[in-house]
Amino acid sequence: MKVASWNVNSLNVRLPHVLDWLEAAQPDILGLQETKLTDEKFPSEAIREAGYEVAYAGQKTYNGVAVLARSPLNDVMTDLPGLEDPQRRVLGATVDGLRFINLYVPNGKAVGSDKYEYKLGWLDKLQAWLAAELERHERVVVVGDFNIAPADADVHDPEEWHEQILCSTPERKALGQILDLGFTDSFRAFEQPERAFSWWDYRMNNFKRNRGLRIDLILTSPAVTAELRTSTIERDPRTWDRPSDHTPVVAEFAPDGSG
DNA sequence: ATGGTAGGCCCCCTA
Repeated sequence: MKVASWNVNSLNVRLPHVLDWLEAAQPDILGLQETKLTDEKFPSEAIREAGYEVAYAGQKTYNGVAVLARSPLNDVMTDLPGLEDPQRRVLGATVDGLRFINLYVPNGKAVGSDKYEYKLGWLDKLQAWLAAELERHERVVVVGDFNIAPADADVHDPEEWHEQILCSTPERKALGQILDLGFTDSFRAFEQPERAFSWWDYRMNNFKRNRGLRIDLILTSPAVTAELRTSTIERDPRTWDRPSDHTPVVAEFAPDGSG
């Protein structure tokens, strides 16, 4: 099974990229973030024509998440338990017996800001919910734009980003507490090239200079981790015309002796 | 330390 995550920064603008990439990469499940579309404007027809079922939770202008899958999506949920929040950042669904959770973690703006406090509170609620999900499901995959670079190896210039937003110790601790539930950062389960990133700011030619961060992650529960075959960053779509500032991340897994 | 680019919306907000 091949799963993926992509912050598209407006599905309205990026739908052609998504359709092209689905055709080329053939993922079984894809989580999208920052669709920036209300549900009535979601392009479900085009996605179904591409051969995917879809569930979505959107709002006007900001945020918005969707999950595309080859197989039906069941037990869809779109809210973190214990958090009253109009921001559409979560979509969990069960697909072929796999619990697939797609996240758009708050950005946080700047360390110490109101948005930063919201981010840390959100991550706290997320951790509690993921603990409960692990009790209900053996096979869990959590994907998304985490807006946290797990370690300095995931940052183009750790000095420049030291204790800055996306890299601060409290954010990394919050992610660490999620990993401590038993999840694996699938990318780090394999040998990887250095300076491998999933997001590059549009400004200052950051992509050309590979000044990026790895903030888009695929976390696997132990049963899935045991079956992991690959976990990669698909750099190509970031080179396309009018790209998202993020590029897709992918993981593949299969039981021994199959696939 | 600052600002730059992109997207959406209504000229400013978020990232």
